[in-house]
Amino acid sequence: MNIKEVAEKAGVSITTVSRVLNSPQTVSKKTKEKVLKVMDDLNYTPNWFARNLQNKRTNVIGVLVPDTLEPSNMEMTKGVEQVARQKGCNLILCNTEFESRIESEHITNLVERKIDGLILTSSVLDENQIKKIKEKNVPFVLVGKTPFWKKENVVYTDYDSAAEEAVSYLIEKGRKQIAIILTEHARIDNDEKLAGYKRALERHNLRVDESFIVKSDNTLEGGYTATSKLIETCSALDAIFIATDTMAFGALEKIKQEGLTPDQLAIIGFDDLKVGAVMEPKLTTVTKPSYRMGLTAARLLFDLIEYEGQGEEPQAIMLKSRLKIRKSCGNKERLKEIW
Amino acid sequence: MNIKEVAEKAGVSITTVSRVLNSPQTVSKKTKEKVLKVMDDLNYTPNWFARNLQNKRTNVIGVLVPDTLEPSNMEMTKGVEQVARQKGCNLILCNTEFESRIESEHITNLVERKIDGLILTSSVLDENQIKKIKEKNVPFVLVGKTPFWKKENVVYTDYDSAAEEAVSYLIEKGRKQIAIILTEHARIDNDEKLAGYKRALERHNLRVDESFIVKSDNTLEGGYTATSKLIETCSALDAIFIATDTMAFGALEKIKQEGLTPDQLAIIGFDDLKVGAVMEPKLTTVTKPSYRMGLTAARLLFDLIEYEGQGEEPQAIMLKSRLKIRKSCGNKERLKEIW
DNA sequence: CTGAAAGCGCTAACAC
DNA sequence: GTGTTAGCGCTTTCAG
Repeated sequence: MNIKEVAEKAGVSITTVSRVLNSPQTVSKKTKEKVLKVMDDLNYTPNWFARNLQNKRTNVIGVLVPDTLEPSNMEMTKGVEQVARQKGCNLILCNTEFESRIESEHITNLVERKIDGLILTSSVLDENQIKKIKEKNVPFVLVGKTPFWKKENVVYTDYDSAAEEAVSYLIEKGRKQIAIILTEHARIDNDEKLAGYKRALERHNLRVDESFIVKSDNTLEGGYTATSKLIETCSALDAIFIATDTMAFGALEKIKQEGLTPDQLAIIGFDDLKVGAVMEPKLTTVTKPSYRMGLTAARLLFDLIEYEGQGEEPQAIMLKSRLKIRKSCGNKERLKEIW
Repeated sequence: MNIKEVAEKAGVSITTVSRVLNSPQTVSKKTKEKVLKVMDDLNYTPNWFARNLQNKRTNVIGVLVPDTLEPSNMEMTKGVEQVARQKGCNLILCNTEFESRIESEHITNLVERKIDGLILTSSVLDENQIKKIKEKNVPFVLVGKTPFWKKENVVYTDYDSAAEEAVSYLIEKGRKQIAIILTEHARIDNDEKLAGYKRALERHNLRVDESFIVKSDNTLEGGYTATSKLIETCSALDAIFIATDTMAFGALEKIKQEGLTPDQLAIIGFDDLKVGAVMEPKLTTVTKPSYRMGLTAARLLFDLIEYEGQGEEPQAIMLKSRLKIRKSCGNKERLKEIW
């Protein structure tokens, strides 16, 4: 059933039907009602493809994340969705698995579908691939830095200074032998967390010991085994800064099994997953503004979409992360916050 | 830039260009190469709308879930994605927030976009709304029962017998005063979990006490406060069966604060979130096959899409949930499984 | 306020 | 192997 059928049954031209759909004010009340009734009777839905053939916005935006099972990704996505809903847009969500080939395939695909814009989270594209998107004139916003973030619109958080703050806190509480567990992905956040860690040590005149820097799988098991390894190799170890809460939870498990207390081995995680508040001991962690990053990125994207071709300078928006102190780092004070 | 331009630059007809795109075998190697080169030079992307105007499949399927932040929803979605990727399909993901109005809006929207099929998770549509989708001839599969599940294609799990198993286990271990905490949504899984709970009690000749049945927000805090309330009102309480792990984690927190042990108050959750394995005590829970439900639902959906109009009988596929015993229910045996 | 007709970019008969 | 041409369902001038 198409516009023609509706027009015939209603005894008007297809133009009129089209107008009822697109600019109802220009149609007389009577004809409008007649047409609407026929549409309803026939359960008519305009064909989206025919409509969009004349080069309009599709009201779909693509959101790429490494892994939809990571809560912080989905919080970010919810922020995007929040804005998108207001704008009447749908999201196509794709997992990139941190692989630039998969990411690239998804983008090609989405560009073909003429999405209005693109949110690229933890992108691993190279400069060439970025250039290709640009040639297609598809507005995009990066969430999280990439090697080329300075030239693009990007929303990110200060992993380095947050890490520095966390590690400095440990040092100031008297910890001397502080290890760091990173994830295995070669991504900027790893580099930045490591840089912050090193900076904190150096600022306090502590030596950076390469054997204190380990990488592991971003899972409970990964955190568990990395912690086991560290405990085995470094007898004097008294704190670990861990790049993700998930791994930190695994670390807490190991520590519990070893009978160690936060006084002996302090743990700080990163991400502020809700469940950290019910761990034993409650996990000290770094709160990352995932949801707000999503909101912000989406707003920026819609600005780009709506004022297309204005050729503004790319913006880099930084939202701060901050340390959330609970018991796992050896803190003794009674904290009001339960969750 | 369109097919015509490519054709001109390559010195062939648009048909030939089209064929290079759609049935490359039928074009001579030489022309094909020539055309491909021009496409590449011009950075040409075929117009998806023009292509789909001819009523073909769009290779997009819609996935509706109540909340993308719930891990089990995303596991399910990953199962769907797994199958979809093999089929070259993208997912449009929408949050319904358990609201039938929102769900309905999304569906209308997706149907307009001519998605190939629909996965409806924990749907709250009424019979009328279901009928409307059917009129549009969009194949769909339900994940989780709805009031009308018997007439539709559905993939679900046996909440009732799983709940019965869990509660029976508690009874057989000597618990007498067993409460249940449900979520606040009026959904079939709540009803089924409650039914299983009651059945277990009745089978063991225990009385069902209405004050032992409470509903709460599906959050850590929700579990925490519901547990507080139960502890206050029922002095003899010795076990709680909780409808979601998230609430169960909140319950564990409360119990820890009260200084209660699993011997005194046993807890069993539902969902088998990974972090349950690092709680103190480790959470006994019910494993729900979310990922497999997604896989199965997607396969069923693609069967419907590919053999459209065969008018087969709707299928109802049940995937079993099962109890996973850890320490929080007072179990004393040493279990091999760490995670 | 309404209608006729020319496309939008592509596919698929049908010819050659 | 390749080209011609008639649509797909809709929007949008341009006339009336």
